Amino acid sequence: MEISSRYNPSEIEGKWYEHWMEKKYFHSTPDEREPYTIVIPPPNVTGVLHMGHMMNNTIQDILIRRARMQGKNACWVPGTDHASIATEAKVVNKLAQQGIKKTDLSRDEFLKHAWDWTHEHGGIILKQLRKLGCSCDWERTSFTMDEIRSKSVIRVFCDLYNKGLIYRGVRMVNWDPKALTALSDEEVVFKEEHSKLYYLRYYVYDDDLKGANGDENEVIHTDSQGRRYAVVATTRPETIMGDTAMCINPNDKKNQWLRGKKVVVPLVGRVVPVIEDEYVDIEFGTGCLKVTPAHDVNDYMLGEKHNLQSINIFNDDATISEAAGMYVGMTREDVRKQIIIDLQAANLLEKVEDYNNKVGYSERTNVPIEPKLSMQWFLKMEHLAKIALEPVEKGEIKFFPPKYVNLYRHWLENIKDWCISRQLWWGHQIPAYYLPEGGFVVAENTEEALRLAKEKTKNDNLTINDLRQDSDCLDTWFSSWLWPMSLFNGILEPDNAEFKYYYPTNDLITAPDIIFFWVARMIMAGEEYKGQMPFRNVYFTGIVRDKLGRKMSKSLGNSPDPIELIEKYGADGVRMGMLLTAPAGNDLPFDDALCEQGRNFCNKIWNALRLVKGWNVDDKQPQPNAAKAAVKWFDERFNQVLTETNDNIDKYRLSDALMSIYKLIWDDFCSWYLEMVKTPMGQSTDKATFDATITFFENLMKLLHPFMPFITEEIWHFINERKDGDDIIIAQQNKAKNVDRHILDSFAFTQDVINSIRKTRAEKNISNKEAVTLVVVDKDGSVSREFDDVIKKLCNVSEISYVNESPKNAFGFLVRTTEFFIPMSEKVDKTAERKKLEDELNYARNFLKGVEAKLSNDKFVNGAPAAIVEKERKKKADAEAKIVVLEAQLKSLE
RNA sequence: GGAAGCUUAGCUCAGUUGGUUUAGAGCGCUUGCCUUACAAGCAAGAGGUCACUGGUUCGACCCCAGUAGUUUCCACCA
Repeated sequence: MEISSRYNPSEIEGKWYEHWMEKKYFHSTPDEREPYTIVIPPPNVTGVLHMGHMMNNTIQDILIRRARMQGKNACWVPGTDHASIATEAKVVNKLAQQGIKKTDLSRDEFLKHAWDWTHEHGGIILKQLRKLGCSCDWERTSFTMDEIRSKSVIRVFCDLYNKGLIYRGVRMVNWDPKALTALSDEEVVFKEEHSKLYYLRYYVYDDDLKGANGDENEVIHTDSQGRRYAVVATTRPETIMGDTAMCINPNDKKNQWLRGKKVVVPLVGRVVPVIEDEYVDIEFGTGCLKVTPAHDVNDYMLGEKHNLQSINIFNDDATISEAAGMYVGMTREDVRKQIIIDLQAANLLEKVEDYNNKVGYSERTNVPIEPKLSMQWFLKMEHLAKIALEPVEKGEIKFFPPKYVNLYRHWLENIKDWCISRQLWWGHQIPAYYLPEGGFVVAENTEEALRLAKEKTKNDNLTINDLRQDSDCLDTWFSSWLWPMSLFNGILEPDNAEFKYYYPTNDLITAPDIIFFWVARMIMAGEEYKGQMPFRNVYFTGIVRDKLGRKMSKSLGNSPDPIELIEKYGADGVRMGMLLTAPAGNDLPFDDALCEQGRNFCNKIWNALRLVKGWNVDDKQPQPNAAKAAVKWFDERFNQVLTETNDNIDKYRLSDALMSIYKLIWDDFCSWYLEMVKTPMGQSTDKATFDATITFFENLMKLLHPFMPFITEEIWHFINERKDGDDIIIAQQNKAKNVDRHILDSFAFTQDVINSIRKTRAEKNISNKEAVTLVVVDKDGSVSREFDDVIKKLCNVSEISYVNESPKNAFGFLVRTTEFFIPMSEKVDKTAERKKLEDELNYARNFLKGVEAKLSNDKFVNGAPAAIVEKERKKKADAEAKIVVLEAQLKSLE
């Protein structure tokens, strides 16, 4: 059968994935083997695969497949996250397109739409992962809102409440006016903005003109009519309707005259007191601060301290409320524009300056956050932070790269209570039930709630209809933090066999931007509920960027579609491209060209297969010396790289591991080994060489399989007869043996010789078709002849002779201290030869000078370790020997 | 405003307790090859003041201090 010279992944990948599924190779159940467990970072249920996922899941699959091939019971649990804000926003959008407003729907009606949406779009992302080759145990696919996970969340909420760690209270929170919900601090991203600083006039009320006592430090503004006013600098003039004080620093000399006065809020006309607090920065603006307790975190604190009134001028959607008394119904953006015009008209705007400041935006909806006072549920973090810090500090959990330990510690040591309630419907509804006469109970279900309610109210006539469940739901991360436990039902049934077997999991692969959202909180939950860390190692991937270093984003349109990439380059090619881009834990500059390299590699392997499959095997034919030597060498070389690769993967240096294998296959196997053993067209191959080659090929494919699963499985089956169930995915990796350095070194010498011959051919324009002879100067017979046949074969050398004297009229080269010559029929250009030798000689002499300087230094000889000194002596001897040879050669050219 | 990391070839990065490194890889580049597995290929080659300055040491890409550039994280300065 003719095999195409191009590897065609699309014909092959689907076939093998189905085969693996049929054989249930991905499925795991507890047994006597050592478990190896990974839980997937659950992607948004309605999301689609992006490059970050590709990166992340490729790494997980490599680790899982490798563990499987090491005889471990590998279990990779997939699933999705309900992503409350993101999904609810999508559903609201979709309904809006159909002309349906969320507010017109009941909670149940809305949830039905949300579930429909989830069923329609949910799981697309998991299907895409199959295209990438991910060997997840799909039978275990879970969802953060399925029954077990939901019940786990509710149980944990009740438990933490009963422990006194969850409380309810009115606090200043981050309000998302688009999603209409509170957010945690972590969900707010600050962006630098070019904005303006507006200087507003606050006239002194009922001015008695006292205080202008002539202190030259004081700065007193007066208008054309002699009325005195203070100037306040603000970036948010639209909030003046909420002003309930003006604040100065008591130590501020320039504003002393304002002490004890009252001022009039511009346009609004409200008379507010001037309060004093050292919080105010004397140097900023004019040293006068407008205080809006309802709309600024710091002002809120001032308000608490000085007992100020708090006026909420915004509706939940950040339009102006009735309470503001003016501009009612306008958006905050429009009000800002309008109020500037009005202030100017009223001559209340002193000046405007350009100003850069940072504004908090909602991570999800990307609208500016409005600080808002509201009733929310909070989780106390002090205790949880403490128990989460320990295992990382002690190294029970290791971070790769370790620099993230600092970041982690800093966050935990400065942690604030976690706002866990969200004013959303899509999520886990908070299991708090309000009583008719006030107060509430917290319970896992309505029956229990009713029981507690009766107990609390001492009213036996209460019914379930008298109780009203809190309408808020929980932050998405309040379910994700249980993920490694809840996946094995470890919250509801902590003693179950699966949980005991699979937990703690081994490796967590995730992006560093969710170290606080997710990683830290999983550790808290694991320690709190199992008394044990959820995973042993955390591998932080970098953020995938484009080749210009920009973050990949929808708006830039610089993110390639992963599925298109797979179609173009094959899943294996893309996986390799991903890994080539992922050197450390830093940013990952992605480039299509890397996938191309992956594809080319597949093609290279494919063509090696074509070569071997094309061989005619003759049982009776003896093994040629060149092939025998090649087999001996490659066996060692494989062993060496196997050891290297294992070491690299153990250190999570996956790119390095893949690169070693890449070079082993391309350079060592294809360019050297196969070239050494392949027979000329029409000749057959001996059995011993053929068998060895097949075994090498199999071993290489096994080593590569975790990285490139599809092509390796295909070749595994192409290269040998396979019984049912003899699949590479479950084949066991070779065990590393001790490396025989001698043969590797000896072959390295041979490679130098071969390279030198090729170089000479290239330089002297000697065609490969033209056979040459090789003369080796070997006075004491110490030069190894082990690979002579290899040299003859690879360089078209017809004969190698060993002599005592350098031949005349020949091109010479030196490998270590051995002289080689290629005799020529025509005249050799002596000047050019001499020049080459002189360059080499200069280099060797300089080198020797350096070594001698070292060795003549007593402090070095006495101070350095004996082994190091010995090495230097050896270098010296080698250099001297080389110089002798070079000088002799130069002489012979005279 | 604080903290951490990074700076090595045209690009992306290795360099693992300071001495086999007058520094390595992949890609790219240059030159020669349609050599019967592969032009998505073969062979050869060029390319670096290891950011800068100083210090420690017999010896520094590696340790220390400072400078510059850069990235990230944290932080309530209106």
